Amino acid sequence: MNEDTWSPPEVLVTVDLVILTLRQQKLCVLLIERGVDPYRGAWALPGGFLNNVDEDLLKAAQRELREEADLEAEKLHLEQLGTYGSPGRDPRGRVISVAYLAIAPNLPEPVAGTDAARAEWESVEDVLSGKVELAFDHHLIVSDGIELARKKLENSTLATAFCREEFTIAELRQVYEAVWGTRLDPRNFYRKVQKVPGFLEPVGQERRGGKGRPARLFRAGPATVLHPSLSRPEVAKSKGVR
Amino acid sequence: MNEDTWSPPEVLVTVDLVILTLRQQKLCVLLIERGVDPYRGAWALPGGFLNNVDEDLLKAAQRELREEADLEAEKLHLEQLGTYGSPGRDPRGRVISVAYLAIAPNLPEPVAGTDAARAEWESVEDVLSGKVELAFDHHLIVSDGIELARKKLENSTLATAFCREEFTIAELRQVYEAVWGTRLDPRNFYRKVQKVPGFLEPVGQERRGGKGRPARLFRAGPATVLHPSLSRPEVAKSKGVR
DNA sequence: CGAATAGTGTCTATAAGACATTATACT
DNA sequence: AGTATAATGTCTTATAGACACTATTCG
Repeated sequence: MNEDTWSPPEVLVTVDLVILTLRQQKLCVLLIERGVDPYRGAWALPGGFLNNVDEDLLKAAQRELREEADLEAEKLHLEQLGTYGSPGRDPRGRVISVAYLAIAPNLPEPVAGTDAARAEWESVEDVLSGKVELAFDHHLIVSDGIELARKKLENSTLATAFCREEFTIAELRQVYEAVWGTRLDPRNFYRKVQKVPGFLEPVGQERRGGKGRPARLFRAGPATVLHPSLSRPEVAKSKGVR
Repeated sequence: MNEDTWSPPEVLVTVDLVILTLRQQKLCVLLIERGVDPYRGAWALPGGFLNNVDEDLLKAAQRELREEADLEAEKLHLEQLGTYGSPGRDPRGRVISVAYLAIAPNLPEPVAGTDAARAEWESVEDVLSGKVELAFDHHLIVSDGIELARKKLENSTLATAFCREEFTIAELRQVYEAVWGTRLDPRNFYRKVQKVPGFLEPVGQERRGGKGRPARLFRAGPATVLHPSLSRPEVAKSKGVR
């Protein structure tokens, strides 16, 4: 490789977000309808180019989160998911996408972003099954993001990021059930999460107004890794995420 | 954002490799001595810029593996580790590095690469402790790579990638001990790995010439995930990797 | 009261870890 | 024989999962 005559190729960099939340106990991902070419009118992940040459990747992800989903990045779990750089993935040229995974508590309504034509929470089931088609290689990115979320639920406290500040153990269990697509025994789950040090902190109050006995409220504890970890039940027995 | 007046910044992309192997039962990482500025003369990870605008990221990683380490990419475990893009990480300008983790069986000698001044297997211990300093943010990349390798040893068959095609269970155990920096009970380990479906396939032969009873030979089975997974002993009791 | 949900207790199967014991090579 | 390493067996304890049972609310 001759350094005098050769110079490295310049590429464009986008940051794309897989933003997951729970709505009516179903796992959903935020999609926007593209307002510009390419793929105008198609559904895609929120995201966009780096703003300028000095913008940090994570900062760019936080900015997109704010601009396209109206979410405050500081409160959210946000972590890098992977980088997608096949030569043909974007018709505009060589565009490499750094994907981030974000987890949000149940949000009221489809947030209208500033850039996108429309924004909508789409059921993950419909995206994975291909019922909803996505632009670029975003289907792959969503799949990878969900797989990462499932893994992280096993051995990190990520699940609490789906909950509001105070939550009941039943709500936490519904997070696991929705993301994993399984049913969990409420009683065993109850004891299991309680005995993980630093996972949950009792808040000393109860949530009334439901149908049965009031449930104790908890908030997220200081731990970030789960020890012991929660084991996901055997998959593919009866139901997957569908 | 006005599409007429604004255009996204162009950046340079490098692919860097964290190549791990075992030498004398110690976990080692391949480093090269940089022959050009910046950081001329410093130790760094093998890697380099994309060759041209149409080169796939994984292909670029495989090419670097061949050029700088003289390793055949096809036989090796190679997976994306993360992308590092802080604005100040490279004095040449905005350079984003996509890092890959590669695992190689015990290799005879420091492989002299074609591009680098020198190439050397360096003990991971010395790199993590800071005894050996690395260019750019490569210390961070190595740390992340080792952490990923440790995690993957728990629930994937990655450990066999450190071994030659045929290996004994004692050799496999030494992989775990070196990467995790722990001691494992040989007898319990023996039974545990045997009962994981698809992990090991008996080859029907034995390796003689050692000191004690000949050990049966195995090769890697078809499984990629470990079920049940191997649990890493409590860390920080007596020894870490140091 | 009855229905519904929260929380506790208990039993069983399985897995993890400590460690004794047997097997088979080499010198 | 003596030593070293491989492979197997056994026991104890911890954990996972099934599920009976009690507790507390609402209508």
